[in-house]
Amino acid sequence: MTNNPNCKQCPSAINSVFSTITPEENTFIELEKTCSNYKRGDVIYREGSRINGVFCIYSGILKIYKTGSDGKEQIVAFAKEGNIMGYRSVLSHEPACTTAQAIEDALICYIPASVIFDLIKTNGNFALSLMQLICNELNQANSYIKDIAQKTVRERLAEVLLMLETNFGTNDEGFLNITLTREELANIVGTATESVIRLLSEFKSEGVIIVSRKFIKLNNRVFLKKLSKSFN
Amino acid sequence: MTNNPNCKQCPSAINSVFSTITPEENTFIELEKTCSNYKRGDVIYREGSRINGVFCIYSGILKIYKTGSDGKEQIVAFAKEGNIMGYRSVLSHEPACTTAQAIEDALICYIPASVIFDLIKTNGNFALSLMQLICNELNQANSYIKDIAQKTVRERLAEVLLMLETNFGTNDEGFLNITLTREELANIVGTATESVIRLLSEFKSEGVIIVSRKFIKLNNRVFLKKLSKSFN
DNA sequence: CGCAATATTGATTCCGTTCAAGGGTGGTGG
DNA sequence: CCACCACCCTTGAACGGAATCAATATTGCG
Repeated sequence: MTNNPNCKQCPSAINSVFSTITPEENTFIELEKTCSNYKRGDVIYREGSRINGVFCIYSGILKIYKTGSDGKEQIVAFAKEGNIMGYRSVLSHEPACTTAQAIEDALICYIPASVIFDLIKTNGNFALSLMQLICNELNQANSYIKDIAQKTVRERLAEVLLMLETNFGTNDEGFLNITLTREELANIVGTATESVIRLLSEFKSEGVIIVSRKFIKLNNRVFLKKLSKSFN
Repeated sequence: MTNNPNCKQCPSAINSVFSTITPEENTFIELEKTCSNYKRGDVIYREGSRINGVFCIYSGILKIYKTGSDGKEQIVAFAKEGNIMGYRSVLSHEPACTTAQAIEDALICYIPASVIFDLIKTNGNFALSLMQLICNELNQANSYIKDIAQKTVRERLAEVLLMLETNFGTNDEGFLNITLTREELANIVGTATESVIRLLSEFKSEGVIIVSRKFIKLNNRVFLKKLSKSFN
Protein backbone atom coordinates (compact mmCIF):
# COMPACT_ATOMS: atom_id res chain seq x y z
CA MET A 1 0.00 0.00 0.00
CA THR A 2 2.46 2.60 1.16
CA ASN A 3 5.42 1.46 -0.83
CA ASN A 4 6.01 5.08 -1.76
CA PRO A 5 7.65 5.21 -5.16
CA ASN A 6 10.65 7.46 -5.52
CA CYS A 7 9.92 10.78 -7.14
CA LYS A 8 13.22 10.54 -8.97
CA GLN A 9 11.96 7.79 -11.19
CA CYS A 10 8.41 9.09 -11.31
CA PRO A 11 7.11 9.97 -14.76
CA SER A 12 5.91 13.22 -13.26
CA ALA A 13 9.43 14.29 -12.53
CA ILE A 14 10.34 14.29 -16.18
CA ASN A 15 7.41 15.54 -18.18
CA SER A 16 5.43 17.58 -15.76
CA VAL A 17 5.52 20.72 -13.69
CA PHE A 18 7.85 18.96 -11.30
CA SER A 19 10.65 19.08 -13.84
CA THR A 20 11.42 22.54 -12.47
CA ILE A 21 11.95 21.25 -8.95
CA THR A 22 15.37 21.42 -7.26
CA PRO A 23 16.94 18.41 -5.52
CA GLU A 24 16.32 20.00 -2.11
CA GLU A 25 12.67 20.63 -2.92
CA ASN A 26 12.44 17.09 -4.16
CA THR A 27 13.73 15.67 -0.90
CA PHE A 28 11.17 17.72 0.94
CA ILE A 29 8.33 16.47 -1.25
CA GLU A 30 9.49 12.89 -0.71
CA LEU A 31 9.04 13.39 3.02
CA GLU A 32 5.65 14.99 2.81
CA LYS A 33 3.92 12.85 0.23
CA THR A 34 1.82 9.74 0.76
CA CYS A 35 0.84 7.21 -1.87
CA SER A 36 -2.00 4.77 -2.43
CA ASN A 37 -3.20 2.17 -4.86
CA TYR A 38 -6.59 2.42 -6.51
CA LYS A 39 -8.54 -0.18 -8.46
CA ARG A 40 -10.68 0.34 -11.54
CA GLY A 41 -13.84 2.09 -10.41
CA ASP A 42 -12.33 3.62 -7.27
CA VAL A 43 -13.10 7.28 -6.77
CA ILE A 44 -10.06 9.37 -5.83
CA TYR A 45 -12.10 12.43 -4.97
CA ARG A 46 -15.66 13.41 -5.57
CA GLU A 47 -17.23 16.62 -6.86
CA GLY A 48 -18.08 18.84 -3.94
CA SER A 49 -15.62 17.32 -1.50
CA ARG A 50 -12.82 19.29 0.08
CA ILE A 51 -9.32 18.27 -0.78
CA ASN A 52 -6.20 19.60 0.87
CA GLY A 53 -3.56 18.50 -1.53
CA VAL A 54 -2.86 17.56 -5.09
CA PHE A 55 -2.72 14.08 -6.57
CA CYS A 56 0.16 13.01 -8.69
CA ILE A 57 -0.32 9.95 -10.87
CA TYR A 58 2.52 7.45 -10.90
CA SER A 59 0.67 4.94 -13.06
CA GLY A 60 -2.86 4.20 -14.25
CA ILE A 61 -5.60 6.15 -15.98
CA LEU A 62 -8.39 8.22 -14.49
CA LYS A 63 -11.44 9.90 -15.89
CA ILE A 64 -12.32 13.37 -14.66
CA TYR A 65 -15.98 14.20 -14.90
CA LYS A 66 -18.77 16.46 -13.85
CA THR A 67 -22.19 15.14 -12.98
CA GLY A 68 -25.29 16.74 -14.48
CA SER A 69 -28.51 17.41 -12.61
CA ASP A 70 -29.98 14.19 -13.97
CA GLY A 71 -26.95 12.21 -12.83
CA LYS A 72 -25.38 11.89 -16.24
CA GLU A 73 -21.60 12.15 -16.30
CA GLN A 74 -19.74 14.47 -18.63
CA ILE A 75 -16.10 13.50 -18.91
CA VAL A 76 -14.01 16.67 -19.23
CA ALA A 77 -10.55 15.17 -19.12
CA PHE A 78 -8.42 12.12 -18.55
CA ALA A 79 -5.37 11.87 -16.35
CA LYS A 80 -2.52 9.45 -16.74
CA GLU A 81 1.01 8.89 -15.44
CA GLY A 82 2.78 12.15 -14.82
CA ASN A 83 -0.38 14.24 -14.60
CA ILE A 84 -1.41 16.09 -11.49
CA MET A 85 -4.98 16.62 -10.35
CA GLY A 86 -6.86 18.63 -7.80
CA TYR A 87 -4.74 21.75 -8.07
CA ARG A 88 -7.77 23.82 -8.97
CA SER A 89 -9.50 23.18 -5.66
CA VAL A 90 -6.29 23.59 -3.73
CA LEU A 91 -5.36 26.90 -5.34
CA SER A 92 -8.83 28.37 -5.06
CA HIS A 93 -9.62 26.95 -1.62
CA GLU A 94 -12.84 25.59 -3.04
CA PRO A 95 -14.46 22.17 -3.05
CA ALA A 96 -13.56 19.90 -5.94
CA CYS A 97 -15.58 20.73 -9.03
CA THR A 98 -15.05 17.37 -10.68
CA THR A 99 -14.92 13.72 -9.72
CA ALA A 100 -11.79 11.69 -10.42
CA GLN A 101 -12.28 7.96 -10.87
CA ALA A 102 -9.87 5.22 -11.91
CA ILE A 103 -10.63 3.46 -15.16
CA GLU A 104 -7.42 1.45 -14.79
CA ASP A 105 -5.65 0.39 -11.61
CA ALA A 106 -3.59 3.33 -10.47
CA LEU A 107 -0.81 4.31 -8.09
CA ILE A 108 -1.26 7.86 -6.95
CA CYS A 109 0.75 10.12 -4.64
CA TYR A 110 -0.77 12.82 -2.52
CA ILE A 111 1.10 16.04 -1.86
CA PRO A 112 -0.29 18.38 0.84
CA ALA A 113 -1.48 21.81 -0.26
CA SER A 114 1.06 23.60 1.92
CA VAL A 115 3.90 22.08 -0.09
CA ILE A 116 2.38 23.30 -3.33
CA PHE A 117 1.84 26.81 -1.99
CA ASP A 118 5.43 26.92 -0.78
CA LEU A 119 6.69 25.86 -4.17
CA ILE A 120 4.62 28.47 -5.96
CA LYS A 121 5.87 31.23 -3.73
CA THR A 122 9.52 30.26 -3.72
CA ASN A 123 10.06 28.73 -7.14
CA GLY A 124 8.95 31.07 -9.91
CA ASN A 125 9.62 28.47 -12.56
CA PHE A 126 7.35 26.01 -10.85
CA ALA A 127 4.61 28.62 -10.68
CA LEU A 128 5.09 29.42 -14.33
CA SER A 129 5.12 25.81 -15.33
CA LEU A 130 1.94 25.10 -13.38
CA MET A 131 0.28 28.09 -14.97
CA GLN A 132 1.15 26.88 -18.42
CA LEU A 133 -0.39 23.55 -17.58
CA ILE A 134 -3.63 25.15 -16.47
CA CYS A 135 -3.66 27.40 -19.54
CA ASN A 136 -3.38 24.37 -21.76
CA GLU A 137 -6.32 22.75 -20.09
CA LEU A 138 -8.28 25.97 -20.42
CA ASN A 139 -7.54 26.16 -24.10
CA GLN A 140 -8.59 22.57 -24.63
CA ALA A 141 -11.78 23.16 -22.70
CA ASN A 142 -12.65 26.20 -24.78
CA SER A 143 -11.97 24.29 -27.96
CA TYR A 144 -14.25 21.56 -26.82
CA ILE A 145 -17.03 24.01 -26.05
CA LYS A 146 -16.83 25.15 -29.64
CA ASP A 147 -16.76 21.61 -30.96
CA ILE A 148 -19.63 20.35 -28.90
CA ALA A 149 -21.67 23.38 -29.92
CA GLN A 150 -20.92 23.26 -33.61
CA LYS A 151 -20.06 19.74 -34.68
CA THR A 152 -22.26 16.72 -35.17
CA VAL A 153 -22.01 13.68 -32.93
CA ARG A 154 -20.33 11.76 -35.76
CA GLU A 155 -17.67 14.43 -36.13
CA ARG A 156 -17.06 14.60 -32.41
CA LEU A 157 -16.73 10.84 -32.12
CA ALA A 158 -14.07 10.88 -34.83
CA GLU A 159 -12.29 13.62 -32.96
CA VAL A 160 -12.44 11.76 -29.66
CA LEU A 161 -11.06 8.57 -31.20
CA LEU A 162 -8.11 10.50 -32.60
CA MET A 163 -7.59 12.23 -29.27
CA LEU A 164 -7.54 8.90 -27.46
CA GLU A 165 -4.90 7.59 -29.81
CA THR A 166 -2.69 10.66 -29.48
CA ASN A 167 -3.12 10.72 -25.75
CA PHE A 168 -2.75 7.06 -24.86
CA GLY A 169 -1.11 5.48 -27.88
CA THR A 170 -1.58 1.99 -29.23
CA ASN A 171 -0.25 -1.48 -28.44
CA ASP A 172 1.69 -3.79 -30.78
CA GLU A 173 -1.39 -4.63 -32.79
CA GLY A 174 -2.43 -1.02 -33.14
CA PHE A 175 -5.29 -1.10 -30.66
CA LEU A 176 -5.85 1.88 -28.39
CA ASN A 177 -4.09 1.66 -25.05
CA ILE A 178 -7.26 2.70 -23.31
CA THR A 179 -10.51 0.80 -23.07
CA LEU A 180 -13.74 2.54 -22.32
CA THR A 181 -17.31 1.37 -22.11
CA ARG A 182 -19.68 2.64 -24.77
CA GLU A 183 -21.32 4.70 -22.08
CA GLU A 184 -18.02 6.33 -21.15
CA LEU A 185 -17.37 7.12 -24.79
CA ALA A 186 -20.81 8.70 -24.95
CA ASN A 187 -19.99 10.71 -21.84
CA ILE A 188 -16.97 12.23 -23.53
CA VAL A 189 -18.63 12.89 -26.86
CA GLY A 190 -21.68 14.26 -25.12
CA THR A 191 -24.33 12.01 -26.59
CA ALA A 192 -26.42 8.93 -25.85
CA THR A 193 -24.86 5.49 -25.49
CA GLU A 194 -26.97 4.15 -28.34
CA SER A 195 -25.68 6.83 -30.66
CA VAL A 196 -22.08 5.90 -29.95
CA ILE A 197 -22.86 2.25 -30.63
CA ARG A 198 -24.56 3.05 -33.92
CA LEU A 199 -21.76 5.33 -35.07
CA LEU A 200 -19.04 2.89 -34.06
CA SER A 201 -20.66 0.18 -36.15
CA GLU A 202 -20.99 2.65 -39.02
CA PHE A 203 -17.26 3.39 -38.82
CA LYS A 204 -16.64 -0.32 -38.59
CA SER A 205 -18.65 -1.15 -41.69
CA GLU A 206 -16.95 1.70 -43.50
CA GLY A 207 -13.61 0.12 -42.62
CA VAL A 208 -12.48 3.17 -40.71
CA ILE A 209 -11.96 1.36 -37.43
CA ILE A 210 -11.66 -2.19 -36.21
CA VAL A 211 -13.62 -3.06 -33.10
CA SER A 212 -13.21 -6.12 -30.95
CA ARG A 213 -15.10 -5.90 -27.71
CA LYS A 214 -13.82 -2.85 -25.91
CA PHE A 215 -10.71 -2.71 -28.05
CA ILE A 216 -10.62 -0.21 -30.87
CA LYS A 217 -8.09 0.26 -33.64
CA LEU A 218 -8.04 3.25 -35.95
CA ASN A 219 -7.71 2.04 -39.50
CA ASN A 220 -8.03 5.27 -41.45
CA ARG A 221 -6.74 8.29 -39.59
CA VAL A 222 -6.95 10.49 -42.66
CA PHE A 223 -10.66 9.85 -42.96
CA LEU A 224 -11.26 10.48 -39.27
CA LYS A 225 -9.16 13.62 -39.32
CA LYS A 226 -11.02 15.03 -42.26
CA LEU A 227 -14.35 14.09 -40.73
CA SER A 228 -13.50 15.64 -37.37
CA LYS A 229 -12.70 18.96 -39.04
CA SER A 230 -9.98 19.70 -36.51
CA PHE A 231 -6.79 20.89 -38.06
CA ASN A 232 -4.20 20.93 -35.36
CA MET B 1 -5.56 58.18 -27.61
CA THR B 2 -2.68 57.78 -25.25
CA ASN B 3 -4.17 59.52 -22.26
CA ASN B 4 -2.95 56.63 -20.16
CA PRO B 5 -5.27 56.24 -17.22
CA ASN B 6 -3.68 55.85 -13.85
CA CYS B 7 -3.50 52.31 -12.58
CA LYS B 8 -4.32 53.56 -9.10
CA GLN B 9 -7.87 54.32 -10.06
CA CYS B 10 -8.17 51.46 -12.48
CA PRO B 11 -10.88 48.94 -11.67
CA SER B 12 -8.27 46.26 -12.26
CA ALA B 13 -6.24 47.44 -9.34
CA ILE B 14 -8.99 46.69 -6.91
CA ASN B 15 -10.74 43.53 -8.00
CA SER B 16 -8.20 41.71 -10.03
CA VAL B 17 -4.87 39.99 -9.87
CA PHE B 18 -3.22 43.38 -9.63
CA SER B 19 -4.56 43.85 -6.14
CA THR B 20 -1.46 41.99 -4.96
CA ILE B 21 0.89 44.44 -6.57
CA THR B 22 3.24 46.62 -4.49
CA PRO B 23 3.53 50.39 -5.00
CA GLU B 24 6.98 49.96 -6.55
CA GLU B 25 5.74 47.35 -8.96
CA ASN B 26 2.83 49.60 -9.77
CA THR B 27 5.12 52.47 -10.70
CA PHE B 28 7.04 50.16 -12.96
CA ILE B 29 3.86 48.96 -14.71
CA GLU B 30 2.76 52.58 -15.21
CA LEU B 31 5.97 53.19 -17.12
CA GLU B 32 5.77 50.15 -19.27
CA LYS B 33 2.11 50.10 -20.23
CA THR B 34 0.44 51.65 -23.23
CA CYS B 35 -3.27 52.27 -23.68
CA SER B 36 -5.70 52.57 -26.57
CA ASN B 37 -9.32 53.18 -27.31
CA TYR B 38 -11.40 50.71 -29.26
CA LYS B 39 -14.82 51.12 -30.85
CA ARG B 40 -17.61 48.57 -31.03
CA GLY B 41 -16.59 45.98 -33.55
CA ASP B 42 -12.85 46.56 -33.25
CA VAL B 43 -10.77 43.45 -32.86
CA ILE B 44 -8.16 43.66 -30.09
CA TYR B 45 -6.40 40.49 -31.15
CA ARG B 46 -7.29 37.69 -33.47
CA GLU B 47 -7.11 33.93 -33.08
CA GLY B 48 -3.77 32.71 -34.38
CA SER B 49 -1.94 36.00 -34.00
CA ARG B 50 1.07 36.41 -31.76
CA ILE B 51 0.72 38.71 -28.82
CA ASN B 52 3.56 39.78 -26.57
CA GLY B 53 1.69 41.20 -23.66
CA VAL B 54 -1.55 41.10 -21.77
CA PHE B 55 -4.51 43.42 -22.14
CA CYS B 56 -6.08 45.03 -19.15
CA ILE B 57 -9.55 46.48 -19.56
CA TYR B 58 -10.15 49.89 -18.05
CA SER B 59 -13.67 50.21 -19.44
CA GLY B 60 -15.90 48.61 -22.04
CA ILE B 61 -17.01 45.08 -22.83
CA LEU B 62 -15.43 42.53 -25.12
CA LYS B 63 -16.49 39.16 -26.40
CA ILE B 64 -13.93 36.39 -26.53
CA TYR B 65 -14.63 33.75 -29.15
CA LYS B 66 -13.30 30.89 -31.18
CA THR B 67 -14.15 30.48 -34.82
CA GLY B 68 -15.34 27.13 -36.14
CA SER B 69 -14.29 25.56 -39.42
CA ASP B 70 -17.42 26.91 -41.09
CA GLY B 71 -16.73 30.41 -39.78
CA LYS B 72 -19.30 30.33 -37.01
CA GLU B 73 -18.26 32.03 -33.80
CA GLN B 74 -18.49 30.37 -30.42
CA ILE B 75 -18.30 32.90 -27.63
CA VAL B 76 -16.42 31.37 -24.71
CA ALA B 77 -16.22 34.37 -22.42
CA PHE B 78 -16.79 38.06 -21.95
CA ALA B 79 -14.34 40.54 -20.56
CA LYS B 80 -15.18 43.80 -18.84
CA GLU B 81 -13.51 46.47 -16.73
CA GLY B 82 -10.91 44.99 -14.45
CA ASN B 83 -10.43 41.81 -16.47
CA ILE B 84 -7.20 40.86 -18.12
CA MET B 85 -6.87 39.00 -21.40
CA GLY B 86 -4.23 37.30 -23.43
CA TYR B 87 -2.30 35.83 -20.53
CA ARG B 88 -2.77 32.34 -21.92
CA SER B 89 -0.81 33.08 -25.08
CA VAL B 90 1.77 35.03 -23.17
CA LEU B 91 2.39 32.36 -20.56
CA SER B 92 2.50 29.52 -23.06
CA HIS B 93 4.39 31.40 -25.75
CA GLU B 94 1.73 30.35 -28.21
CA PRO B 95 -0.44 32.24 -30.69
CA ALA B 96 -3.75 33.51 -29.39
CA CYS B 97 -6.37 30.77 -29.35
CA THR B 98 -9.31 33.16 -29.29
CA THR B 99 -10.36 36.42 -30.83
CA ALA B 100 -11.18 39.41 -28.63
CA GLN B 101 -13.59 41.95 -30.07
CA ALA B 102 -15.23 45.00 -28.53
CA ILE B 103 -19.00 44.93 -28.24
CA GLU B 104 -18.91 48.27 -26.46
CA ASP B 105 -16.38 51.06 -26.84
CA ALA B 106 -13.42 50.19 -24.68
CA LEU B 107 -10.29 51.63 -23.15
CA ILE B 108 -7.63 48.97 -22.85
CA CYS B 109 -4.09 48.99 -21.49
CA TYR B 110 -1.34 46.78 -22.82
CA ILE B 111 1.33 45.40 -20.50
CA PRO B 112 4.38 43.76 -22.10
CA ALA B 113 4.94 40.08 -21.43
CA SER B 114 8.29 40.69 -19.74
CA VAL B 115 6.58 42.65 -16.99
CA ILE B 116 4.14 39.82 -16.34
CA PHE B 117 6.92 37.23 -16.21
CA ASP B 118 8.87 39.39 -13.78
CA LEU B 119 5.87 39.72 -11.55
CA ILE B 120 5.21 36.00 -11.56
CA LYS B 121 8.78 35.19 -10.63
CA THR B 122 9.20 37.83 -7.96
CA ASN B 123 5.74 38.17 -6.46
CA GLY B 124 4.38 34.82 -5.29
CA ASN B 125 1.05 36.34 -4.39
CA PHE B 126 0.62 37.71 -7.87
CA ALA B 127 1.40 34.29 -9.32
CA LEU B 128 -1.07 32.66 -6.98
CA SER B 129 -3.73 35.21 -7.72
CA LEU B 130 -3.29 34.81 -11.46
CA MET B 131 -3.48 31.05 -11.10
CA GLN B 132 -6.72 31.30 -9.19
CA LEU B 133 -8.11 33.43 -11.97
CA ILE B 134 -7.20 30.87 -14.61
CA CYS B 135 -8.57 28.06 -12.47
CA ASN B 136 -11.88 29.85 -12.22
CA GLU B 137 -12.07 30.17 -15.96
CA LEU B 138 -11.19 26.53 -16.33
CA ASN B 139 -13.93 25.53 -13.96
CA GLN B 140 -16.47 27.64 -15.79
CA ALA B 141 -15.38 26.19 -19.10
CA ASN B 142 -15.75 22.66 -17.83
CA SER B 143 -19.17 23.44 -16.44
CA TYR B 144 -20.20 24.80 -19.75
CA ILE B 145 -19.03 21.70 -21.57
CA LYS B 146 -21.34 19.71 -19.35
CA ASP B 147 -24.23 22.11 -19.87
CA ILE B 148 -23.90 22.32 -23.61
CA ALA B 149 -23.70 18.54 -23.79
CA GLN B 150 -26.59 17.78 -21.50
CA LYS B 151 -29.05 20.65 -21.47
CA THR B 152 -31.58 21.75 -24.06
CA VAL B 153 -31.22 25.04 -25.89
CA ARG B 154 -34.08 26.47 -23.85
CA GLU B 155 -32.35 25.60 -20.59
CA ARG B 156 -29.06 27.03 -21.77
CA LEU B 157 -30.66 30.26 -22.90
CA ALA B 158 -32.19 30.68 -19.45
CA GLU B 159 -28.79 30.06 -17.93
CA VAL B 160 -27.08 32.56 -20.22
CA LEU B 161 -29.63 35.28 -19.44
CA LEU B 162 -29.05 34.80 -15.72
CA MET B 163 -25.29 34.81 -16.26
CA LEU B 164 -25.50 38.09 -18.18
CA GLU B 165 -27.45 39.68 -15.36
CA THR B 166 -25.03 38.50 -12.66
CA ASN B 167 -22.06 39.48 -14.74
CA PHE B 168 -23.12 42.86 -16.08
CA GLY B 169 -25.97 43.93 -13.86
CA THR B 170 -28.99 46.00 -14.78
CA ASN B 171 -29.80 49.68 -15.23
CA ASP B 172 -32.42 51.71 -13.29
CA GLU B 173 -35.26 50.13 -15.19
CA GLY B 174 -33.96 46.61 -14.71
CA PHE B 175 -32.70 46.05 -18.22
CA LEU B 176 -29.45 44.18 -18.73
CA ASN B 177 -26.38 46.38 -18.91
CA ILE B 178 -25.22 44.51 -21.96
CA THR B 179 -26.82 44.43 -25.37
CA LEU B 180 -26.13 41.63 -27.79
CA THR B 181 -27.46 40.81 -31.20
CA ARG B 182 -29.58 37.68 -31.47
CA GLU B 183 -26.74 36.14 -33.37
CA GLU B 184 -24.30 36.85 -30.56
CA LEU B 185 -26.72 35.35 -28.07
CA ALA B 186 -26.92 32.28 -30.29
CA ASN B 187 -23.13 32.14 -30.39
CA ILE B 188 -22.96 31.92 -26.62
CA VAL B 189 -25.77 29.44 -26.21
CA GLY B 190 -24.43 27.35 -29.07
CA THR B 191 -27.47 27.29 -31.30
CA ALA B 192 -28.98 28.90 -34.40
CA THR B 193 -30.03 32.54 -34.41
CA GLU B 194 -33.59 31.57 -35.29
CA SER B 195 -33.79 29.32 -32.26
CA VAL B 196 -32.78 32.14 -29.94
CA ILE B 197 -35.40 34.40 -31.49
CA ARG B 198 -38.13 31.81 -31.09
CA LEU B 199 -37.19 31.05 -27.50
CA LEU B 200 -36.93 34.72 -26.55
CA SER B 201 -40.44 35.32 -27.82
CA GLU B 202 -41.61 32.24 -25.95
CA PHE B 203 -40.11 33.63 -22.73
CA LYS B 204 -41.67 36.96 -23.59
CA SER B 205 -45.16 35.56 -24.08
CA GLU B 206 -44.74 33.56 -20.87
CA GLY B 207 -43.99 36.81 -19.08
CA VAL B 208 -40.57 35.63 -18.00
CA ILE B 209 -38.67 38.41 -19.72
CA ILE B 210 -39.42 41.79 -21.23
CA VAL B 211 -37.84 42.53 -24.56
CA SER B 212 -37.54 45.87 -26.24
CA ARG B 213 -35.24 45.83 -29.22
CA LYS B 214 -31.88 44.66 -27.97
CA PHE B 215 -32.77 45.43 -24.39
CA ILE B 216 -33.75 42.54 -22.18
CA LYS B 217 -35.16 42.54 -18.68
CA LEU B 218 -35.50 39.44 -16.55
CA ASN B 219 -38.93 39.37 -15.03
CA ASN B 220 -38.94 36.00 -13.32
CA ARG B 221 -35.55 34.88 -12.11
CA VAL B 222 -36.99 32.01 -10.11
CA PHE B 223 -38.51 30.52 -13.23
CA LEU B 224 -35.31 30.95 -15.22
CA LYS B 225 -33.21 29.53 -12.42
CA LYS B 226 -35.37 26.47 -12.11
CA LEU B 227 -35.46 26.02 -15.86
CA SER B 228 -31.70 26.37 -16.21
CA LYS B 229 -31.14 23.58 -13.68
CA SER B 230 -28.02 25.22 -12.39
CA PHE B 231 -27.84 25.40 -8.66
CA ASN B 232 -24.94 27.57 -7.79
C1' DC C 1 -23.35 -21.22 -13.44
C1' DG C 2 -26.17 -17.38 -13.01
C1' DC C 3 -26.86 -12.70 -12.41
C1' DA C 4 -25.85 -7.95 -13.34
C1' DA C 5 -23.70 -4.95 -16.30
C1' DT C 6 -22.89 -3.87 -20.90
C1' DA C 7 -23.85 -3.92 -25.76
C1' DT C 8 -26.91 -4.08 -29.74
C1' DT C 9 -30.74 -3.18 -32.86
C1' DG C 10 -35.23 -1.38 -34.18
C1' DA C 11 -39.07 1.88 -33.99
C1' DT C 12 -40.67 6.19 -32.88
C1' DT C 13 -40.62 10.85 -31.49
C1' DC C 14 -39.08 15.45 -31.22
C1' DC C 15 -35.95 19.22 -30.69
C1' DG C 16 -33.53 22.11 -33.23
C1' DT C 17 -31.52 23.27 -37.82
C1' DT C 18 -32.04 24.80 -42.25
C1' DC C 19 -34.13 27.18 -45.95
C1' DA C 20 -36.96 30.82 -47.45
C1' DA C 21 -39.32 35.06 -47.44
C1' DG C 22 -40.55 39.37 -45.50
C1' DG C 23 -40.39 43.28 -42.16
C1' DG C 24 -38.00 46.54 -39.33
C1' DT C 25 -34.19 49.75 -38.06
C1' DG C 26 -30.46 52.64 -38.06
C1' DG C 27 -26.84 54.92 -40.30
C1' DT C 28 -24.96 57.48 -44.19
C1' DG C 29 -24.66 60.39 -47.89
C1' DG C 30 -26.78 63.00 -51.45
C1' DC D 1 -34.07 65.85 -44.35
C1' DC D 2 -35.16 61.75 -46.19
C1' DA D 3 -34.13 57.97 -49.29
C1' DC D 4 -31.60 54.05 -49.63
C1' DC D 5 -28.99 50.20 -48.18
C1' DA D 6 -27.04 47.01 -45.17
C1' DC D 7 -27.87 44.64 -41.28
C1' DC D 8 -30.75 42.64 -38.05
C1' DC D 9 -34.94 40.54 -36.67
C1' DT D 10 -39.01 37.65 -37.27
C1' DT D 11 -42.01 33.91 -38.70
C1' DG D 12 -43.28 29.75 -41.29
C1' DA D 13 -42.53 25.23 -43.23
C1' DA D 14 -39.97 21.15 -43.84
C1' DC D 15 -36.36 18.17 -42.83
C1' DG D 16 -33.22 15.46 -40.24
C1' DG D 17 -30.03 14.21 -36.51
C1' DA D 18 -30.12 12.41 -32.37
C1' DA D 19 -32.74 11.10 -28.11
C1' DT D 20 -35.79 8.06 -26.18
C1' DC D 21 -38.16 3.84 -25.44
C1' DA D 22 -38.22 -1.01 -25.74
C1' DA D 23 -36.75 -5.55 -26.40
C1' DT D 24 -32.88 -8.83 -26.73
C1' DA D 25 -28.20 -10.42 -26.91
C1' DT D 26 -23.77 -10.75 -25.00
C1' DT D 27 -20.23 -10.38 -21.67
C1' DG D 28 -17.82 -10.97 -17.64
C1' DC D 29 -17.56 -11.32 -12.85
C1' DG D 30 -18.50 -13.42 -8.25
